[in-house]
This record gives sequence, C-alpha cells and structure tokens, in this order.
Amino acid sequence: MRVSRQQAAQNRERIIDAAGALFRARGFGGIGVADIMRAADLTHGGFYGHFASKDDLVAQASKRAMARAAANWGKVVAAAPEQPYAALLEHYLSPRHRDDPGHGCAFAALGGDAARGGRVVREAFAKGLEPLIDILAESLARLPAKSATKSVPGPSKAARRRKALAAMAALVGALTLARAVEDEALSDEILEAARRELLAVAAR
Amino acid sequence: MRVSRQQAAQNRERIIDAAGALFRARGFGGIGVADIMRAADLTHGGFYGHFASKDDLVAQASKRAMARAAANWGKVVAAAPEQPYAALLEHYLSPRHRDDPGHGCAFAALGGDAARGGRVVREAFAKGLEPLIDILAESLARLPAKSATKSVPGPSKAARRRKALAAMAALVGALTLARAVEDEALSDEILEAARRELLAVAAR
DNA sequence: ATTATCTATAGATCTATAGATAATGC
DNA sequence: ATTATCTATAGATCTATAGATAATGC
Repeated sequence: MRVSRQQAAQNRERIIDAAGALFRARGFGGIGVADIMRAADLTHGGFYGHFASKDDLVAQASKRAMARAAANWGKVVAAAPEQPYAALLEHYLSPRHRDDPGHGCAFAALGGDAARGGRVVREAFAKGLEPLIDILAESLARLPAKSATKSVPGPSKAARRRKALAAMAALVGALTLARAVEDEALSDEILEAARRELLAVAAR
Repeated sequence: MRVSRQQAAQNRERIIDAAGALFRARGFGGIGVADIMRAADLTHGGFYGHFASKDDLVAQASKRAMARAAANWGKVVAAAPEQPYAALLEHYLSPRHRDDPGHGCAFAALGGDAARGGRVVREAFAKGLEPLIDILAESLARLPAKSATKSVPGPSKAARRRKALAAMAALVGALTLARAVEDEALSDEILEAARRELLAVAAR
C-alpha cells in the first residue's frame, strides 16, 4: 500500500486541492478530514502523516486558493489590456462565479469563517489579500481617461491603494450577499448593481 | 420546574436572543443547541418544545438580528438628519462594530454561512436585506448637493436603489475583510478606505 | 530499515427524542 | 389535566492517535 516519495508528495497536493474546493463549498467546519481524504482517494488515517492538524490544512488550502486567485486575476487583466478593471469586475461578479463557490474567491466563500478562525488562518488571509489589492490598484491606474481634453494627473499611489481596498470590499460583499439570498432576481440585481456602480466610480 | 405561559414565552425570546449573539460570534455550526440553552439559563432538552429544529432557530435568530439592524439604522439616520449617509458609514465601519460581531450585522457575520444554509435561512436573509437597502437608498437621496449653483435632478429611484445595493455590498465586504485579516493596521486601513471612498462617491 | 498508507478505535461533541417531574390554569 | 422544563440517552459524526502493513530506497 505504500507509495513512492514522489507519489506521496503528489498525494499531499491532491489533499490540499480537494480541501480547497470542499472548504469553499461547505465551510471550514462543514467538511471533515475523512471526507477530504476520501475526495483525494486516500483513507482517513493517512491524513496526519501529511498535516499537523485540520487547522494546518485549513491554512494551507486557504493560501493556495488565494494564490490561485491572484494568478487568475493576472490572466484576466492580461487578456484585456485596454480595460483591465472592467474585465476584473465582469469576471468576479458573474453568475458563474456566484454559482460555483468551491472554485471561486476564498474571501467571499470563507471570509466569515476566517474571522472566527485561529491566528495562522487569519495571517494567511492577510497575506493572501495583498496581491489581489495590487492587481486591482494596477488595473485602476490603467483606466481610460474620461475626457482627453482635461489632462488631470491620475490618482496618487496611496489613492489607488485606497480605491483598490474599497473595490475589493465591494466585490467580496456583493458576492457574499448574492449567494446568501434565496431570491434569484435580487441576487442578479446585487451583482449587476455592484458591477455598474464600481465601473461608474472608476470612470469618474 | 414548570413555569407560567408568560414566562415560557419570555424564555423563548431569551433563547432567540442568546442564539442571535452566539451564532454571529461563532457561526451557525460553531455553537450547539446545548450551549445556546445554557446561555439562556435553560437545559438542553427543553429546546425542542420551543423550536422544531436547530435550523428553525437559525432562521428565527437571523430574522431578529436583521430586524434589529434595521431599527438601529433607523435611529442612526434619525440622529443625523443633515448627513444620514455619512452617519451610517461611520456607524457600520467602526472598529467597535468590527470587534463585536456577536452584536453586529448578520450579513457580515453570517453571510457566508447563510450561503451554505437551507432555503428557509436564505429566504430570511433575502427578506432581511430589503429594509436596510431602503434606509440606505433614502439616506442617499438626502445627500447635500455638491454645488448649490448646479441644480441637477437627483438620481432616479432605480438609481438610488442600485447605489444602495452597491453600498451595502461594500459595507458587508469591508467588515468581512477587516475581520478576516490578522494584521490590525491592514484591518483599520480597510475600514478607513471603504468609509472614505463610499463618502467620496456619494458626494459625486 | 524506513515510511506512506491503512484499519481500528478512543474520546469528545452534537442533534434529537423519550420519559419523568412539577407547577400552572381550566 | 395540561404543559414547560428537566434528566438521561440513542445514534451519528468528528478529530486525532495507535499499531499493522507493505512497498520504496539506501
């Protein structure tokens, strides 16, 4: 039953990936170690050879989900060099993202859980937020000027970071609300309102 | 050990209030029926005389927390008739609110949990959102005009609702993020950024 | 020989129920 | 007599660990 060192390392990766999806879909407390191991095609008992505790896995899986998000955002921005900010909004606030929390943003799916979590988990969330803020700030700097006649200087670096933090909050909140309400028309309305207002603000 | 009909009704209220605080502080799954009953100074077994199930209590407690929020927002707005929107932002995005989730906004504390919850819970969240949106929309309509010279018409009713939904998303997201990150400076920065940007947008 | 995984289980906790108890309210 | 609450417990589930097993890698 024993596997090679390389295979064991791959198994560990599979556990983290399975956990990332299951935690986002069901919450940190909503899924057990046994179920995660089963999803990774391993048995329950093998878990503690890979991780010190469930909380350890929670932090690892959260970190990876956030790093994946940053990579994803990078691709979205690169694919729309003319209007990276609008592309990010479209990407994040889509019904598709709303309807698949297991493969979506960890802040929207697990922000509330993280708030009640331990120090290690909350540290991971603090670290994982920064790259996303950077991408948002960068995309805000590349907004098309509203009128070519006025050549006002763009917002300062501090202002861009501030706007990026506020935008991130709006994204996370909109997705959270859109998922929390049973009413689908209301859910769509929330996504649409956030998309439109964020874009209007950025166009200034 | 039996109590009067009136006392029993009061006991029921105490259970709902205790649950409201404990759920917001620890999540729907993070606290058990026995603990809630203990917090209400009752024994575990008595619970099922008052509620059909834990999920029933989850919905009741969520409803009450949201109704309380609406009443609270109403007071905040009434106390600052000159700038109700700014007062709401100040109130919601305060470190005090961030540091006491047990007595704060149910959407920020339990939005993620609700998204994974049953139909009854999600219906309660959809219903509970509307009064808050109404108060936000109303307070947005009473914004001081930026310049008295231009007498532009205010935003339409539909536009106010859209702006209210986007603002609500930003509030919930900012509080969620501020609570999820371990870094206190970053947490303060998030609250401050959301406060400032939301106000700037509203002043247009 | 080492070690990645498996089987089995201890110990804790959680929802829900059954039956007993005792005070209220017709 | 009714019923609000209590005690006690069934049955399920969850984290973590102990010890066995079997294939890898020195």
